[in-house]
Formats: sequence, C-alpha cells, structure tokens
Amino acid sequence: MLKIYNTLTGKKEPFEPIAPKTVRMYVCGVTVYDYCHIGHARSALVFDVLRRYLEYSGYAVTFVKNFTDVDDKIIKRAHEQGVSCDAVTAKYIQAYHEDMGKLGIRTATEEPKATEHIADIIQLTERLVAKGLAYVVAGDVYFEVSKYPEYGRLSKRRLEDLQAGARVEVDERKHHAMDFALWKSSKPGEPTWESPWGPGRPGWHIECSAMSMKHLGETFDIHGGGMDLIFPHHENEIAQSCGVTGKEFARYWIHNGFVQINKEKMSKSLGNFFTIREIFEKSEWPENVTGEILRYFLLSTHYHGPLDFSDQALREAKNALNGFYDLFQRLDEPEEKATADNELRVMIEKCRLAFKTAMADDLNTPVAIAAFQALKGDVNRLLAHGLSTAARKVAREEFRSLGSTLGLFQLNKWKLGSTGMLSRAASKDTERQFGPSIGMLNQAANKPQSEQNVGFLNQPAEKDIVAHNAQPTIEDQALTDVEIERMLEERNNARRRKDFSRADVIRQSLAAHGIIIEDKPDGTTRWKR
RNA sequence: GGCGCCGUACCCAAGUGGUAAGGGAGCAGUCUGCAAAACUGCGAUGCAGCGGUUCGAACCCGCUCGGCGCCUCCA
Repeated sequence: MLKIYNTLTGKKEPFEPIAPKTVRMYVCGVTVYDYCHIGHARSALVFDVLRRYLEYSGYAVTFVKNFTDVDDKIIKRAHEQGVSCDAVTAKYIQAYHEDMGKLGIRTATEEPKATEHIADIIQLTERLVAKGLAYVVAGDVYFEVSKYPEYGRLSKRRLEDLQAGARVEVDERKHHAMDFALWKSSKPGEPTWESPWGPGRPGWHIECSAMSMKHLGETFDIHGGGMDLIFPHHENEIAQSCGVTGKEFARYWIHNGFVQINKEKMSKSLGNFFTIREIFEKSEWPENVTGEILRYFLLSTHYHGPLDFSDQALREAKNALNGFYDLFQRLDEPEEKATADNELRVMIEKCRLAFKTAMADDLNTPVAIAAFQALKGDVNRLLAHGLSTAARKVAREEFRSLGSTLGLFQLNKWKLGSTGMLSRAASKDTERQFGPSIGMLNQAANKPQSEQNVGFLNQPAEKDIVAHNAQPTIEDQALTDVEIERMLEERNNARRRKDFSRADVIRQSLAAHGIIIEDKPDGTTRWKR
C-alpha cells in the first residue's frame, strides 16, 4: 500500500483512491512561452513516475496535465517576436513534447489547453459570482478570498499573515489584497473572448479548476505540481473549487522540490537555468544515453527534497549507469553452465520486494535504485559461478521490467560513443573535449572540483565547442563494427604470439576512436563504444 | 515582518526513537601479458554546534550557527 506525503495534511498518508482500482490525477503543466528547463523536467518526471508506479500497482490511471496557453508572458513574448500568441504556444508545446519525449516522459491521458476550455472557465466563474464568492469590477472578475474561511489551509498561512502589498502595489478596486482575478478584461492586441462581463481572458488559477473538474470531476484523487505552486496557485484553486462545489477538491496534494544550481533555486531572474534541449545539445553522449543519465540523476534524490544540478552530478549518474549496462552486455552473452541458476530466483525476489517497499514509501526512488544496485552485485557474483543463457535472459528482463517504472534500463545498446563528433583541432582542453572516453582510460583523471563543473556551467566556452563539433574531420570518422572486429582479431592474433606491444598499439588505436575493450578469460574480447 | 525547509563520510544520498542503506571517487587485494570489468576488503565510534527528554536520539524538544525557499509570475 502506497504511503504518500500530502501537503494538505502535512503528513505521510496511506493512499486510498475514491473509486477502487482507479486513480484520477491532475498535474499543473507549464506556461508555454519558452523552452522548458531542467526544473520542469524534474516535475514532469516525478509525476510520470508516480503515474507509472500507480499503473504498476494495478490502478487504472487517468492523468491530466494542462498547458497554460493564455497568459501575460505569452502575450509579451508574442509582441516581442512580432508573431501571434498561437504561434508562440504552438511552438513551445511542440518543444515540450520533444524535450520530455527525450527524457522518456509519457504523454498524459489528457493534455488540455486553457484556450480550449474558455466556455468551462466562464461557466465556473459565473457560478462563483452567483454564489457571491466573486465580484465584478469594470469587466474584471475577482475571487473574494475572505469569503472562503479556510483560505490558507494548503500553504499553512493565515490571511492576516500575508503581508498585503509587500512587493506589489495593491489594486485599489480589490476588496482584499489577496483577491485574485478570475477574468481579466482584455486590452487591445490581446487574445480575447466574449463573456458576460465583456471581452476578456481568463486568469491563471481558474483554468486549472475548470479543466480538472471537466476531465476528472469535482473531486478527484491527486493534484500535483512544483513546490512553488503551493502558494498562491494551488491555494487559489482550492478556494475556488471548494467554494463553488462545497466538496473537497483533490484529496492528495503532492509537490516536488526544486532543481538548484549551487544551492540556489534555478530561475530565469538569476540566469542560472539550463534548458532541457541545451543539455542535450551540450552533452558528450548520444541522445538516448543522455536521456537515461538525466533520468537516473533526477531520480537519485527523493522527489520532495532539493536537487543540485551540476556537471559532476551527471557524470556520477553516468558512471553508475555504466555498471548496469556493462552487466547487461555480459548477460547478452551465451553460456551453458547453469551452476547458479537457482540462486538467481532468490536474488530477484529480494530485489522485487525491496523495490516495492521503497516505492510504496512515498516514492522513495533513491532506495529503489539501491535495490537495483544490490541486484547488480548479486547477479555479477552469480555470473562468476555460471548462469545459463536462459537465466541471463531472465535477469536482464527483470531489470527491464522493474526498471520500466522508473523508465530505466530500457536501452538495448549503451553507447557512450565518441563517434568522432569531437574535433581534436578545435580543443585546447583534451580532457573536456574527449570527455568520458579519455576519462575512463585515464583513471588518473582526478581533477580539483573547481574544474569539474566547467562543462555545463561555463556556457560561453562550451557553446564554442559545440559549434566546432558540428564539423567533424575525416580522421574522426567512427569505425564500423566490421572494422573493429577486424582490428580485434588482429590484436588477438598478436596476443597469441605474445606480441603484446602490437596488441597494445591496436588497443590504443581503438581507444582513440572511443572503443573500450575488455579481454575475456576465454581469449576473446568484448568491446563497447 | 510573517510562514516554512535544509545542514549525514572527499562528493551525491537513504534513514525520522533501537544503535549509520546505496552510489560516485579513492586506496589495497584477487583475476589479467598488461589493461579493463567484476569481485573482496578499507573508509563517518558518528549524523552543523550546545543543552534537554529517554533505558536508548542522526531521528523528539529548546537554543545557537550556517545555507535556502515562499509571502509577486514561477515546476
């Protein structure tokens, strides 16, 4: 049974859905006026994993995630670029799907847009006005916070504690400084819809209430989003929704922590954010590998806490993942000995139990990953004793199926691939240039921490290198599999006649192309990019 | 001014009353022509500091120091 931390109650609680075996959840998506950064990725991933886990646990999940596609920032961006708001939102919605897709984040059951729910929003606003919870001022409609006595129960604030106008001037026409707009009369050049209060557009908070109620009903199971949405966004949603229906809105409120840079929240104003596509562009590794590294990194900390993004953190995730995929490569090799086949079952059972226990405890993904690490060690030991081809397949499948809840271990090939993309001539810094391949060959690559962060944090320099990478030189062409096999054959011939210097030359030559080799006890050699 | 979070080994990170998971890096050993990988071993007598409660505290309470978030749009 899943226990989950509920912001509303401030406690970890057993999860009980309203209707048996089904879960209805709503997560606040993004405002589509720019590319998503790694913080958006974390939020999307956390709820993607929650959804996968609920499905794994046997629930039928209806998952709704919205796009806010009408908003001040969108209007501003459209004006800046001299294009329509629709053009802006369409561009960034597509980018959202591309970026999240690379991270293996599944699309939600429903992904409603605010602009497609104007009628629902107007209707909900009318009901609030009719109930006396909202008032109209010259074409604007405001929710009257003092009419909802429980205002502040999610964010644990009292109305009196909210310092009115602390940083923003209070609109004189509002009854209370915290009253918020449900409907805004539109200025010329802004998107506009007809309404009982005149032409205008919806406020931010009301759209989520309207869309969630439409797709999930007036009361549903889970409402999620980033920590920063607790106040005022989710607080306001509760006030509107509960105010209008008189029922509870969502039962479990789940919030993920921030991604930080050097212990500070990633934000546009600080200029310390990294977009998802920027990370993929700068990555030294192929796209599918980068996606999994990012996923592993984001899940290696509990979703509720803060998470510091750095180049080094990504490298550690990559190194940890290396161990798994090295094992998977061994598991793909045939073997007749079956000495340890029976023990494998026990190890797998142990892992399953540990995985389930960890995930059921407030989605403890770091502990779940630790369970995989334990199984990795176990299987490696059993492998030394002898696991049959069939048993190896079973083990690999176990990683794949259990890992699918976290979206890990799904790749067939783990290529770190120095595919010749990196131009030697353009580099003044060999270590950075060749990244993982050189790093792994040179175990001495133990630099002071100050240098380890340069990759992603030093934007200008890195951008230069990316630019150079676009023009690979001829000598950097990747080797074909056939060529590699031929070189390995020659090397093994050399080894057999004890011509080790020749063998080492070939090994170095392969290494220069990013090929890592490993001699097996039987005299053959396995390799990887 | 109000509300709240965090501080665990070189780094990352679980653990929230019963005597410190896991990973990365490092060192040593086994194996290997040498590597690589894998395996084995080493590594916090201590969880920011100081008091208190308790048979027992990293976990509860108080104070102090340090870092951060929200109260405005924000995943």
